[in-house]
Amino acid sequence: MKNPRDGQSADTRERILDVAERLFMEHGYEGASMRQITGEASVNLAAVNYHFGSKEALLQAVFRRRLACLNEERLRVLDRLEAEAKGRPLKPSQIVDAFFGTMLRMAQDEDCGGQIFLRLLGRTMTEPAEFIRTFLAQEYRTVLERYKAALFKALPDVPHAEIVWRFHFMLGATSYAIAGTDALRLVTDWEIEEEDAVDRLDRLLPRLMSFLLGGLRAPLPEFGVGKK
Amino acid sequence: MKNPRDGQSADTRERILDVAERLFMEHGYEGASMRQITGEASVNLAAVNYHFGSKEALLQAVFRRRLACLNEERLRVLDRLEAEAKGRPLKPSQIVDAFFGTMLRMAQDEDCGGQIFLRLLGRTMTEPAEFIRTFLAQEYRTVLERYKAALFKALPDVPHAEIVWRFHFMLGATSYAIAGTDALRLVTDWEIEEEDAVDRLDRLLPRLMSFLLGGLRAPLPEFGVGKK
DNA sequence: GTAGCATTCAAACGAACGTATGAATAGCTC
DNA sequence: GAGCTATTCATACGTTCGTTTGAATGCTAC
Repeated sequence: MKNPRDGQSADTRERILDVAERLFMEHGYEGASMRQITGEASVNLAAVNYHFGSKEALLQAVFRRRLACLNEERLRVLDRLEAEAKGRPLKPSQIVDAFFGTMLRMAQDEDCGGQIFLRLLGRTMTEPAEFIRTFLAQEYRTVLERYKAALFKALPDVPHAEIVWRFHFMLGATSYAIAGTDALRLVTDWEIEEEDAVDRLDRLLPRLMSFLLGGLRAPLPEFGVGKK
Repeated sequence: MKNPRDGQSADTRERILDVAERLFMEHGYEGASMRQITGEASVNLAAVNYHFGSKEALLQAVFRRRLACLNEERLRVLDRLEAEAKGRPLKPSQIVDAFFGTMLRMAQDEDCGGQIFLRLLGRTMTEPAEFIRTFLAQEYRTVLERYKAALFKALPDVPHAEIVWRFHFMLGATSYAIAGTDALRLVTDWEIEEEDAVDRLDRLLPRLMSFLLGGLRAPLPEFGVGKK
């Protein structure tokens, strides 16, 4: 086995990635220590540096493992939709579902990450560490360009700046929704407890889609003309 | 001067709070070190523990200083609106503006925090540290109860669970919008550069309000009946 | 069986962390 | 100006951090 990514080490690598994914989600990048990660993964402390090189590289590996899968699927779905449309603009609902729906449906597929990664993703987009944001921006670049273009085409009467802002709002609403079933406790305390966890995720998608589409298609804002 | 909060120490306290506010925003709670904070504030390392007791207490002091101001204003505005309505339900747009608009307008008032605190607030709601979320939930409890109740009354046909979810979505969209003029770079790269920073904040409120209201008033989701 | 390689392991490194201590300094009252 | 208190300061403490090292281990191939 010449390739270090094969063989018996695969167990170790995967176990580290799984635990790191969960602990980064629970405690953040700085809050999750190497000793905690290697401890819960039952591997030696030095294993991370051996297999990945550094803590930064570990985080990137955690993300790449899932994001590759997710963003390729997003591009495939958009390709297919645009092929079917034969040059005509897509419906906004199709685009929003292709982007956000694909992500939430991915959470049901344990091979592709599951809920843990989804919550990690939601949390991480606001992580303060510089290298994380740069890394994510880079990983997302292609997908975002394509989806932005699709939205521009689907909403020809809406200024591009407005679409970008609303895309941003949609990202925020979604990140929050998935990052914090915890943070939701801040706003609910009990209100939703009756639904079990499975139902909650099943129903999150339609709920979110309604909200996002309502926001995306809302009347354009009127900037106060008297100002400045 | 018997009270440690008066006298010449006020300078030190305030300087620490100002710097801590900014550094917590830039690097997060764990990422901002005491030495960095005291260094940039030009005070002794021990000053924080003398004036506040601990790093946790410092963070709470940073938030309390601004949140008190913000949430009291939110309650005042809601009180006034409800008094004027004389028992009739408020309009959703009034409630959303009273909650989110008050916050964004506060950012223009430098006495009450300014943009730095606003961005800190946006970032912090997803901070992983347990004590932070507990603290914030506690600080927000009263205000959220009041606003939820107002929304329930304003939208009598919408199930409470849906309103709570949409409140959550609105919080997420707003946090993102203000947390990251940085994170926006992830989605824009250049698209919005033509607007200077002042205009951007002026125009954020109408943009956000349109989006939030569109989402809040969107048609209710239909949960797939075939599912489970 | 031994050479070569990938992997694991225990142990240690230096740096940075939050916190604590006790002496020095400044401002006020009497 | 003596005495008191509030504040500042330099310094050190004990931990924990991410990373490194060099020896041990297991596997494969010849």
